[in-house]
Amino acid sequence: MVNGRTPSVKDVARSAGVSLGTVSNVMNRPEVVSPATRERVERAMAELGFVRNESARQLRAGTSRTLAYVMLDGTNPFFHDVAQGIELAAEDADLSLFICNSNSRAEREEVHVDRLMQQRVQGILITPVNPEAAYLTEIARRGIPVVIVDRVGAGGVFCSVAVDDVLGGRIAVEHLAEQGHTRVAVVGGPESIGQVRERVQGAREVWAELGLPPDDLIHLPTAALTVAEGRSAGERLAGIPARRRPTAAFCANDLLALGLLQQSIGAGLRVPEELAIVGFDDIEFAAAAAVPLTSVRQPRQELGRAAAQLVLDEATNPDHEHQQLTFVPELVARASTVVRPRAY
Amino acid sequence: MVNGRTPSVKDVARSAGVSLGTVSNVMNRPEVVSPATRERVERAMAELGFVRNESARQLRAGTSRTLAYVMLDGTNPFFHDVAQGIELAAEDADLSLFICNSNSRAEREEVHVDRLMQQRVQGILITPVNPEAAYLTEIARRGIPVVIVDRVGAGGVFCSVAVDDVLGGRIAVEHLAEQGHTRVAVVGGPESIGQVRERVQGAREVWAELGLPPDDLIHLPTAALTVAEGRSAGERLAGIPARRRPTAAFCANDLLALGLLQQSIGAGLRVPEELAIVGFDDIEFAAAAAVPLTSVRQPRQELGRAAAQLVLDEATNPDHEHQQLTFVPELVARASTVVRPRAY
DNA sequence: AAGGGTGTTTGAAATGTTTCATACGCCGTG
DNA sequence: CACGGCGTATGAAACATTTCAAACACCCTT
Repeated sequence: MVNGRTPSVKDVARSAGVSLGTVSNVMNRPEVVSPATRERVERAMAELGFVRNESARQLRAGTSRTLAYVMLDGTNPFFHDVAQGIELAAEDADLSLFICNSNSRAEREEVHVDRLMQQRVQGILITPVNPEAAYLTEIARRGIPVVIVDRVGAGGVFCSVAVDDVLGGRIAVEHLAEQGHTRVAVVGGPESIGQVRERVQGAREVWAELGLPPDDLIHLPTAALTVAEGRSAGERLAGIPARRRPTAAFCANDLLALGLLQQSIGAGLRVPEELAIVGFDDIEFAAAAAVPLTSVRQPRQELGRAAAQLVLDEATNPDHEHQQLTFVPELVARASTVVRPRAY
Repeated sequence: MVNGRTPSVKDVARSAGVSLGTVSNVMNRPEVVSPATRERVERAMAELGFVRNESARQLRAGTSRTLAYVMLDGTNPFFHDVAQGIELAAEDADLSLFICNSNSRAEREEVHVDRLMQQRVQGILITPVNPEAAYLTEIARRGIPVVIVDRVGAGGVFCSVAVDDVLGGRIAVEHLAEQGHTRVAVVGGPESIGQVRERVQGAREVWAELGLPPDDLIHLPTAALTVAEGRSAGERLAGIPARRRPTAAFCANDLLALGLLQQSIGAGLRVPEELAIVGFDDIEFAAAAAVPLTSVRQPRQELGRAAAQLVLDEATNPDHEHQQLTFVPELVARASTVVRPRAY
């Protein structure tokens, strides 16, 4: 420590009796400096407690060492799993990951993105409130690598990584139909969330294809994708007269499904005998529920990892081409829909 | 955009026909510049798509606009709730929050902290693998504000914010004893985790004070604080001969408790009649379980918020004094221990 | 008309790195 | 002994901001 101020390369240089440039070389190209001086410089660094100033490095070098992920909803473990996948890829590339959370608020999201731009992050991964937002395409057009996660980006100005949500909705409802259900609730909302729209759409499509009457696929809208809303949907479900009441429910995500499950069991319903439940995402807590939850699995970590690789490619590869990666969701059948499930 | 390069203040100045300093003033002290020129400069900025370079700002101003939180275990929602609390406080102070995750690995933690030092973050909030780690006190001694979250820091070189874990263990087991249980399992491990040690210690203390035989408080060690380990503990519990088997379990955190709950219900046990369960942390999923979980609540967001305030005080207030804040945990009784719970 | 404010703008220095052309020292070769 | 060549070390420029003393312009007093 030099009189309170944190020491700079200059201090190190003086203390080691070499020039600025040499200190820099020790850090960035150790092979060009002789072992003896390197030794000396390293000792000086340790003695002074030198810590390289990343701002100065970045300013001069023009390149930052961070990636950023702006997630949509911090209360949903799904996004943390995605983040974990990104983190792993970032670690491999020796980059730091900056994680932000918009909490589904568009203005908060924009504040975060704005700051990330100021930091000159290498690339931005984002699960946006609205993937069509003009400011996003604007940023991408300026050459900042942007990858949309869990939605497909508009207009081909950025890469995106997502799961086929329509297909997800299809296999969920197909599974329920296979189990013999002919009155099914679809729980999810608000419609403003693209994922919800598509999952519901998939459900409707396959329902029609199976030749089942549209009125027997009952949409229970929710105000958000939360456990509490799942419970509330459960109450509404219980209010439906028995002969019209669905025998199964497809929830737009696992949080809803867990809420519905809790409410139903609390009300004395047997799951799956009296009410079968399918969730979406396959978060860890889905498998951990008292009645393990059947769910449409998204490859959460893989999603993140792939997104990170795309953003890195865009940042480093001069002839990068934008691509929209689509993963195929997979039904994981557990006790909430089948009495003796195949998978656990 | 100026020939590919992202525009700088210099470009804005030229385009608006003013000097560098004026552009800077528009950004940092708009009140000193006349409305007319401000207008002109702002228009130029918008036209060129100017984005302030945070590295340069920070380098010159010497002060960064970010806080960082290094969390211990990204798979545990508890830490995300803490992070959320920090984020709120950071937002109020107009700072960004950098979130890292050590995943309980000491070397990963150190890599993260090292980078944060290089970034010259205003302060570091951390739930460390080992709060006694020498490198942490080293950093604190250099004057970087460090706050230990969810543990009490060693040696008074930093602030810390935590819940009284011993007390938490006490009220959990006291509650079970009140319900008439005289054989209780304590589920948790590894011992290397300080929180676990103290919670178990609290359980033992109160057990002894109640005059119950030590052998009837049965410690089931686990390798980690996860749902899977909770399940495995459940299997071991089931293996205990009926006349020796505990009628209640206190788990060192909610993930364990959820795993135990799942395993027990799956094995046909009635909860709480045949096995009562208490968790710790009171994460959202505890209340959302099929049998809502009794848990020792930590004020998660409050913990984060308080920690952020301490770090900010240390960063800005010249006569800051280190303090160890201790919050009092609170038992939230739900259906997993009482047939008709008071709280939901 | 000179002087003194006041309000606005300017220009240069400073921040801590990296980079790169240049200089240096030394050895072996011709 | 001079010279090219090689391995190291150097010093200055550059990066994009902020800051601050100084300059400037203008108006109001006296």
